[in-house]
Amino acid sequence: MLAKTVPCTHITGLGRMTRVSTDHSGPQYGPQYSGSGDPKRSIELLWGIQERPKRGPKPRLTVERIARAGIEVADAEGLAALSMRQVADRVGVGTMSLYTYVPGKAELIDVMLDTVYGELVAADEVPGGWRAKLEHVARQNWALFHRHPWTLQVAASRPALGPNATTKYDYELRAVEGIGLTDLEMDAVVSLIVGHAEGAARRAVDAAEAERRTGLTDLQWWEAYSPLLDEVVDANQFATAARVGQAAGTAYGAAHDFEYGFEFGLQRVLDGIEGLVRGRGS
Amino acid sequence: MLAKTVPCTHITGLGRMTRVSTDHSGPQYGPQYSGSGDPKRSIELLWGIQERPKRGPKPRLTVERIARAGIEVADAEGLAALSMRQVADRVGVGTMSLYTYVPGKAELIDVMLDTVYGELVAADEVPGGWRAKLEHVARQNWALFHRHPWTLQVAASRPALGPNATTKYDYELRAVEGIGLTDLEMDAVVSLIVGHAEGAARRAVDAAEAERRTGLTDLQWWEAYSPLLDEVVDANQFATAARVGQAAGTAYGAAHDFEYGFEFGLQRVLDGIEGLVRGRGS
DNA sequence: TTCAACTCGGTACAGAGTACGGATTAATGC
DNA sequence: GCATTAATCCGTACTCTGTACCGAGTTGAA
Repeated sequence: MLAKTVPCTHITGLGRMTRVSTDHSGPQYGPQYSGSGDPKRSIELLWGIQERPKRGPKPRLTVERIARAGIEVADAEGLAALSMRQVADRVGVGTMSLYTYVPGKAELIDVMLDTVYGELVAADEVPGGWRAKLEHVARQNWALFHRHPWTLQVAASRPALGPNATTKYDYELRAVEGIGLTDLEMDAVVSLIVGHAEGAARRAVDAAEAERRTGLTDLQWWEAYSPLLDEVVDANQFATAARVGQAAGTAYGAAHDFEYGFEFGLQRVLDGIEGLVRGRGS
Repeated sequence: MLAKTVPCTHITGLGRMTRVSTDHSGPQYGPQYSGSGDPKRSIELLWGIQERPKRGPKPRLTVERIARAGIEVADAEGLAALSMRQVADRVGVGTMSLYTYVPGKAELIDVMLDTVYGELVAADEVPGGWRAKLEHVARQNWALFHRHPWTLQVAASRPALGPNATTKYDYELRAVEGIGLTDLEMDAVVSLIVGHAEGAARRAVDAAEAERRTGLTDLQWWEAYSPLLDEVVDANQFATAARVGQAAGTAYGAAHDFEYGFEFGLQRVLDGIEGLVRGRGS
């Protein structure tokens, strides 16, 4: 019953999937939300239930293939460029044909998300104690966010709990199993670690995206921007910001070194957790 | 020269602001980016340079008024609902008139951002040491993100460094001034604290937004969702996730208690920083 | 053979950002 | 006083979005 790999391998034939509750009827601008549609449909999609229907022509596509096309588009051009038309073009089909397989764009993104979670192979036992395991979790997430930056733009509350998302959560929790924390603390610790990776990756990815968009590196941008700022601002007013900003700029050769920020923060967070664990352990 | 309060009080008359480099010519779907346009124009906008032109009819609006209208819309209905048409309606003017004051939507959002930063009054000296000050910084940001959830959706790399953003950064850095950290570490520490507040707030705000959108609380949603999941998933496969998820659910009466997560993480992060500071101080 | 179920996809619609250009208004130069 | 010039204001139009709707083609079962 449980597909540990990529879901939706053989989900087709859901018929014309009409929405049950269209509470936001217009087109969906702005950020993409997760888990908007009918829960039952979403679960069937993610977990690959729903057998092939008997009648009708054989489907040319699968949900998985559509999701992979979507991931390719989003990886290459960002979530903003992910349109149903673009995905349809890529799989060589009319735009509206996608709606045979997927109720809408939101659900497609849900499937895309769970699919990329499938990349975290959960190299099951990382040697070492909880600290090494949590470090591994953090770096895994950091890397995933870099491989698929668009995941940062998907609001992940009420996540579509597909097989891979569930596997991921379970795996992350097991890093802090049996070290004296309560269940609530375990959840909070994992949340803290993943949250740090997410935040740090968000900064890095935003910067890379800005560079792609403008053709200027952070440093180049700053060199163009800061003299203009100097004409306007009295640096003495912001002595600390000016000093620290300059120090960071010259040290990194850019406005920020995001990897340093990630690693620095990670060690501080782990240190903080260590204090808690020691208190429980003894 | 330096406006410490809300900028743009008297910026008008920038003429028809034609874009210099329209490298993304179409309409701007998806997430909103900060700092996209001409740096010079942006700085003038944010810092309130540019005197009233002599010729021509008296302007009926100010950039500040437009920005405040935009903030009202975004606060009430989210960044997705923030359209130029809506803002224009609210200030009682034709849509295209806004483009007399602001080069485009991206720059409007920049001004909106710096305006809300102006709410952080920087109650200058918080009693206590660096830890109390950093706690204050974290809670200030946490509260700001809750008052203006849309700020979380604005990619903030290459921030439009307006007067209030600069004041905020400077203030936050001064919390860890003179305690033995290098400039780089100061920046990293502030970044870590603000990043944690941002990440925690993001989860809370996403959940609130999901509730508004669907009319279901997290708990109600979970009660509808989880039995469907049970039909499909073998709980033994995900023993840890199932146990912890259930514990968190029953303890909070919801899938997560975000305030707890924020405070828990904040203390861990501060503990981690404390270790670093102690190492330097002695 | 008939028919119901299914896939495929063309057309249409509302709503987004904003380029363009015309109408109106006000201050300056003669 | 009058023409000139620089602003403000804004209606129209264009492209791109997600997707509702419906007709056409395809297949397995009765």
